[in-house]
Amino acid sequence: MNHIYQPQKIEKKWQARWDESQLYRSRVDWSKPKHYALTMLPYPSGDLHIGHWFAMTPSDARARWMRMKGYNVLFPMGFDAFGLPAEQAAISRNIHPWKWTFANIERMREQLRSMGAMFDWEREAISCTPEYYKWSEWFFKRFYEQGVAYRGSALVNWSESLQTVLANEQVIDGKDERTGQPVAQKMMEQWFFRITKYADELLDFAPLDWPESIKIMQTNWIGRSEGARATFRTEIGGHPIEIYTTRPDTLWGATFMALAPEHDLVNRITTDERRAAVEAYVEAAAQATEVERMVEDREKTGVFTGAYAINPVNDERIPIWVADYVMITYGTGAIMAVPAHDQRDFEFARAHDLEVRVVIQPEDMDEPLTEAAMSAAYDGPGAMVNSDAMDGSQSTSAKGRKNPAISRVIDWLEATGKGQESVNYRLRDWLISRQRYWGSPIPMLRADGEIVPVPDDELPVELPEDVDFVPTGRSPLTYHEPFFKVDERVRRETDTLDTFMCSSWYQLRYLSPDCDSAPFDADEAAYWLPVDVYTGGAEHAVMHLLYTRFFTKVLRDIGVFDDAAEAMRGQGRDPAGVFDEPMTVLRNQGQVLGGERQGDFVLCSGTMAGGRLLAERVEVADWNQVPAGFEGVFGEIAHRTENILRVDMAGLTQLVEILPDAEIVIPDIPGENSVNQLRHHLEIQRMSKSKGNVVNPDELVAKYGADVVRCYLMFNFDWQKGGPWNENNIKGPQGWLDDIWEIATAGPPRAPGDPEAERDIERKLHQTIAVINRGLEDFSFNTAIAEQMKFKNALRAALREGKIGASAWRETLDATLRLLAPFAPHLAEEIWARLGWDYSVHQQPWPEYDADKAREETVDLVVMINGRPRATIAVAVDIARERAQELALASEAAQRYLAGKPAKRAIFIPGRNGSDPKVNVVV
RNA sequence: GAGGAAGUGGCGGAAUUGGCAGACGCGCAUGACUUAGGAUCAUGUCUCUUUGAGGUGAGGGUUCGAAUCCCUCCUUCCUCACCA
Repeated sequence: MNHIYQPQKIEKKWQARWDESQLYRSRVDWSKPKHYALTMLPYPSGDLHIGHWFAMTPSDARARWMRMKGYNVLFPMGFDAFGLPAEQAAISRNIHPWKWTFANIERMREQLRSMGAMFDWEREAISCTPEYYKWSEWFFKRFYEQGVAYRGSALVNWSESLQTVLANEQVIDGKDERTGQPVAQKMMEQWFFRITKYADELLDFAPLDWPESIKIMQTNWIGRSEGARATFRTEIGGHPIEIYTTRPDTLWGATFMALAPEHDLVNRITTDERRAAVEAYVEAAAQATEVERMVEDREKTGVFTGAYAINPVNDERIPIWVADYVMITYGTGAIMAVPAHDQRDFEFARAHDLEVRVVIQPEDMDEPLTEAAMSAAYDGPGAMVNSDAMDGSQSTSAKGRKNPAISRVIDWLEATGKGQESVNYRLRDWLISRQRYWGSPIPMLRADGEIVPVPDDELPVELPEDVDFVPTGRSPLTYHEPFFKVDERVRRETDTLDTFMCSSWYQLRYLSPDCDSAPFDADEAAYWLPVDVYTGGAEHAVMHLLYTRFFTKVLRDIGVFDDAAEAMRGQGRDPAGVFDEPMTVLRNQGQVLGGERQGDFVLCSGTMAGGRLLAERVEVADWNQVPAGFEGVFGEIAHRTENILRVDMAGLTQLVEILPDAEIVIPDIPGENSVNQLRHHLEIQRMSKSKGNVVNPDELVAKYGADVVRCYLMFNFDWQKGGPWNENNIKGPQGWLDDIWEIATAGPPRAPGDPEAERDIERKLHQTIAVINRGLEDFSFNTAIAEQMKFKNALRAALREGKIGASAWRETLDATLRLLAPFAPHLAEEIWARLGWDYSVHQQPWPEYDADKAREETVDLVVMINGRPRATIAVAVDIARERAQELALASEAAQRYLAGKPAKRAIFIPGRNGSDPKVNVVV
């Protein structure tokens, strides 16, 4: 028997044993309740990051717990393997994406295995294999047939640096979300998915237990707004200009119109004398990047087209301007401008000397509101004025039909045929084609200019391997003739699918990764779907998490789940609602941030000048090495820019300028040192290679063992929040597992055992079970482990006192190891085996919580005076209200406060869920 | 500008959701064992003017009772952003 816990000696062994014995194979078993636990699949970048461990190992612990509770658990793993980094590696390092990707997968599989997770590797799916992307292509075809996929022309995001278009969701602040390179707007013909058709259904989160923040983000992203459309006509030519507004009640206040620079009509309506100015403006707007156009507080610019429009509600003639604050991608790309009641229009009107006409008289104002009195638009409630027959209608702060004025105007617009009620969305259709090589081919052809799908029996269209990666920026498929030239008349689509399409259905492929007659096996789907718990990062809120919901709804509507629904009925299960959403419960983990770094402690000597020390000598030392009577500045370097240090001198910040020829002494680094070698305090921030604060999980596993790393990650953070890395804290979980090892390997105690102490341990055990159950249920892994540590402390103390006999020790250990198994699977298994118990601990049932065993016999009655605890009295658990009040009032503490006077009230708060009862005495 | 989340010891974080604030752990302190201690064990560790009193970013409010609910600020992080 080893008496020291050496995880490195046992972990590999058990991982191999679990594999061999197929411990984690999950098979359909209709006699057992199922649980599909899913954690977001990694991109095979080549190295598993500590963030992967943080996301996956707690998810694994929870899946293991569900399994021990009697569920048939599916917990699969795979790789989201298409994407740009592979292609970039191909260009810069001359390695084929296929080779690069699979080498990385090999490596990451090993790293994933080292976690000791219960992944069922037989179900692994890799999105870049033909077996997988055959079905991505197949889905694309079905979408095309159903009109969900279409080819269309639109203003799209073009990344010059990546030489491809990007979806709206992949553009942040006008920059590519991955590389931060600027993205330009460009009119292009591309493939789209009609996600907008599902906007309303995607807004319905009723069936989902998802974080509120994700639901809000998706809701905002979809951006549903209610209002009306109305058609204005140009004075000359009568060209219709359709506008969308959420404020039809202000239609009478429109004093001009504004078109987006990209609007079709700009060219046609501009008068000859305004043409030069308008063309110059449109040109300039096209040159400006999205970023420039979005700069906050930018002066509202625009030019007059020379043309006028007729307002349909009052036949008034108003000028038509072109302004880049109107976005072609939102609404109709044209607005009616109501400066009195819209801040942007107001600013524009003031900048270009246009009329501001009040049509809503503010509620709380007696005098009529006038243009001259306004310094900002008024968008509050009030009565409609200057609006003909609508005058007097009450406009509230409510939106859409809930606002009486809006509702009345919409009715009138519809009755008179001047406009109609309209709902608008911010959401755009999903642009899914990419001008890149390393993605799933789009199974389409162009025959004599006409678009036709590749026949099903020719799927998958395989990516050719013999392509040349030359840094032309263009996809190698575009100059690979055998690929794109099918014959003289027929050309193949060379764009590939957005990788988000591949990851929109991977949870289905896990069900049957080898199935070659369908994307997934209907019987498997009938049993396992939907995913019961999905874990991963919140950064996918409006991308993957929205796409996969959309994808699932389309599959349902086009009948892809019909066979699975039939199979469910065959088992007597109701398929209603089962295929509406991909994942029922979603929880996001936070992010592990880089650790805080302390700055060097320095002693700086020199001369003071202008409030700063001009240092001739800077020495890195220890705070206790400050010589008595030291004259200079000493403290931690809080910040450094070039040769200026900000030194934190016990809370006081001192500026130190290091003179060019100053002597710098760093004892740890021999030889001559430079200013740049001085370390300054580093703020907590994201881990990144450039900051040099990344944590390598492989090294941690080698040093502490996988179980310790797992437990550290679960114990030292609020999982849903994340936080800064601090390796010092790893000693906590390490010590806990050491102690468990010691208690277990010491062998049964020779003590006879004290029934009372043994009963107390049993009671604490059951209290612990309750807390662990709640912790795992709520993804509060830290409290679940804290409670186990507490229990271990109590058990160890009782053992040291010689109060636990052999059989109680054995029974307690049996339960302890089961409770430990989800968290530290290797250690629990090793001790279980050493005690000679049957393989495997992971196949044991979870200890059942017994409320009777957990119950205390006596509790502390807390005596509170005016809500403040002042004393406790030991009483029976089931103490009655009256008795508790009596005891409290009679207590020394209460008497002291009452000073002979009667108490005003004495409120009894019964002890619930293990908390002590209280009496609050009001004096 | 809009929306969201959060602010608790020296640190990571608890608090059964309105009922003993600071569980558990790190760190630190004192002691024991030791040639040694960055091992192990024991004890202690919110603050103060300590028979008591105060304390959860600041200020107000509701309540018998507030870290938790409401109002007004301040700070940090995230998301969206000229959205008509």
